[in-house]
Amino acid sequence: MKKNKPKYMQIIDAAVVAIAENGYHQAQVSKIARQAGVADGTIYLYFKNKEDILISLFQEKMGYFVENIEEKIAGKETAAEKLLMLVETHLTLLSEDRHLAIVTQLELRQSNKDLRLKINEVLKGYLTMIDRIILEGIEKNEFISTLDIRLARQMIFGTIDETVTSWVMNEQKFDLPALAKPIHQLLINGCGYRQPVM
Amino acid sequence: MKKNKPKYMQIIDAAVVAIAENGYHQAQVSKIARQAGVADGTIYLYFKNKEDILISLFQEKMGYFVENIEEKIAGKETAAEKLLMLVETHLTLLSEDRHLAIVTQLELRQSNKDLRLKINEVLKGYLTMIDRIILEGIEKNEFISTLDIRLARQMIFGTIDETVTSWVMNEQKFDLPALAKPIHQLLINGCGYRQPVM
Amino acid sequence: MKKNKPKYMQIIDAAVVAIAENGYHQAQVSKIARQAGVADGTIYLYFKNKEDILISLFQEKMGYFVENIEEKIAGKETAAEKLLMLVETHLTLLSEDRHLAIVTQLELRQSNKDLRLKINEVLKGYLTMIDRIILEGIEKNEFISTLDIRLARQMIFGTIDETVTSWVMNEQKFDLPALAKPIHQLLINGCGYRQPVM
Amino acid sequence: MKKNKPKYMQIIDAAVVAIAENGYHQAQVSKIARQAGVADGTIYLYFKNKEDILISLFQEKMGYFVENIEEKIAGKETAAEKLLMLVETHLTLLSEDRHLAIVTQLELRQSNKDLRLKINEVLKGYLTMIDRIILEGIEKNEFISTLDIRLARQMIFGTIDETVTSWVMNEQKFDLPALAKPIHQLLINGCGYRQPVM
DNA sequence: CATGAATGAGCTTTCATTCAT
DNA sequence: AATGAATGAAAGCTCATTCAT
Repeated sequence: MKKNKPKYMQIIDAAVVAIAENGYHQAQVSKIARQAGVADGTIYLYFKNKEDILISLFQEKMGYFVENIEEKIAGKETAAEKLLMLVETHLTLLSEDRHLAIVTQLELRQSNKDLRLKINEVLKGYLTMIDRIILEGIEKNEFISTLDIRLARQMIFGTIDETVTSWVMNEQKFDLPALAKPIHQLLINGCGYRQPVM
Repeated sequence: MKKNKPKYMQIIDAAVVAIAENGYHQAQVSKIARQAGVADGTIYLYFKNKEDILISLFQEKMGYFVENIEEKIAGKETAAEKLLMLVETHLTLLSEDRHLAIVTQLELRQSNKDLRLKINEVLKGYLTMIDRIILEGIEKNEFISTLDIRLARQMIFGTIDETVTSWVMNEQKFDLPALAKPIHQLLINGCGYRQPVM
Repeated sequence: MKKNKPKYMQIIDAAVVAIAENGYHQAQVSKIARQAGVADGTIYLYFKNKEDILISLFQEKMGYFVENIEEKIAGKETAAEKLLMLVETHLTLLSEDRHLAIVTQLELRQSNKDLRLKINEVLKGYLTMIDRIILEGIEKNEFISTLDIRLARQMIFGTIDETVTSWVMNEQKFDLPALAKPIHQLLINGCGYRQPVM
Repeated sequence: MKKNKPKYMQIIDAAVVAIAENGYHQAQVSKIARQAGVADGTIYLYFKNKEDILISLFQEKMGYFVENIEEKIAGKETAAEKLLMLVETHLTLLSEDRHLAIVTQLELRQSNKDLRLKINEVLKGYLTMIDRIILEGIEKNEFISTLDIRLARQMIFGTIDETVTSWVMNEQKFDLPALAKPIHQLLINGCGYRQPVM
């Protein structure tokens, strides 16, 4: 599709708002179009069908997410620092975009199995980034050498995800980024953190 | 509703099978009725509406879950042992009922926000049980005294949940209960586990 | 489908009227339902989809057609007499049901190729009946022995069909059954008719 | 419209190909435009609307048809010879242009009643030509004096048309022009042909 | 208690046509 | 003359729920 045309992002952003405000099943194409300020038919000049809007939405936002985190952890020395940066950025980005948080944590999970499998495909880029940090931590002797990477990754992602979902469900009543440090502490403890040997 | 009549559980069990085999959105009331061996209209003698079947389903299964775990941890001395029991039982019960695992990990999450809020209400009993173990761990000096109970609970539940989901999505190809011990290790590490002072 | 239930024929008859009065593309399912005095959804208890209504319509009407003609020609001695009976009955039945004539001659031909192929399948029963008459005519020495059955059948069906279509298109202004005899004369001449040897 | 501009015929020819290859309902204006190598909007500089393309298509092709036949029968002496020429030319022209045959015999008949009435208007020129031949045959004593011209015309056109349709539907598997002579024989028999008196 | 035939609201997508450039 | 991006109306089908028997 024509991803460089301005209307492409305009429609995706409209979809985020429409879904967040109306719920997944109540965000009809006509509502997304109205929110984007275009005609219903225009949607189909940029997206194959409704599902394509949602996959593209997730791809664009997740891509932005991964890029952003990659940049931020590039300058960090240790795996523990990188993990902190990742947790912080994850929580900050979502706390700054309520609509997006609602969509990713609640609404998009109502999609059918097919769509969820495609979303998981996109998620893999993010999970791979976590895996690299864990591996580095093991190699640099920060984490316990017997650490199961897959399990550690599930703990890290599961904990962050559960926390954000809980924040969204509680109507964003608490300060999400403030949880980055204590969560990070839990996670590196879980990974058997020890001060790197100087 | 008439929960002690045999058809009540008959319909709930039929719903689990119908949803697991057809997917949430393809499990029409008529399919559940056929699976249960009753007429469509009969469903409405036992449940207010379709959503009520799903909430009741979750309540019944989660109640059995909590009861089962409560029993098993009753005899355990330490919080760490109790946590191991909880992880083990959680993984074992779901690995023994494929249909139920598919329904709770994948299909029921496609429900709308309203239904999920109600399901979360039911889930609270389980989360409270986790909270009690964490608190006991802090009091008995097994876990670090500064541990944030809510975060620790989210780590514990998030990690287990993420692992089970991953097992279901991978078509149950690996031995789920075998992961209880390593997951437990991660979690008590995360909680800053130390040997209880004798 | 449940062909013996009264609503089955009720819907088919409503479809004939709705299509004749509104045209093929303007005969929406909702219009057919309204004409039949049932809800839109009820249609789908008796027919798989809209196309299925049209095929069934054609099957029922054509079945009635063939039966009716078969009965009438059963008592006739010669092929020429049988052919006259066929032409007469064909013209009479359609002239007695204006709606049906409009549907078969004009509206149903607007259907897509798929549907038309299925309709042709149904039509075969009728064409076979013509073939049997021609064959009998040849065997009884009424028709010329070199007669090409396929061509003769196309002449017979083509001529009748063209005449009925012309009658429908001229808004049924002339007396259709009155044309049976002269058409019959044309057709048996075309077949090289000669008085059967006594 | 601007019929002498080259793009006029270019679009008509594109429509024949697009309809033959995609079917009437799948031959969208944008497909015709692409086939013609022009922009969608350009179509509307030469035709009022989509229906206008189809009527013009039929007019142009039918005009060529009639001209061609008129020329060929000009030199013939008897009505029987003229009729043979007409049948032969009709079958030959269509057998030489598969796309056009598909369009006129199958696809254009899917159009709505309005369009078909307009097409019939155009067809009248051809039918009049047939009428003239029949009349001549009666006057020259070749055909039976009691012959009903309208019926004879319907027999002639209906038989040819039915044959061509059958050829198209059978994917042009047999030699269509070869049928001219036997069809002609059927038709003049039908008209009560007798050798003209010398 | 149980049935199951009937209901009818609701939504994605297509495509002929327009019009600013 | 030519373009092609944008428009927006229109319809078949599903399925949770009801209610007469």
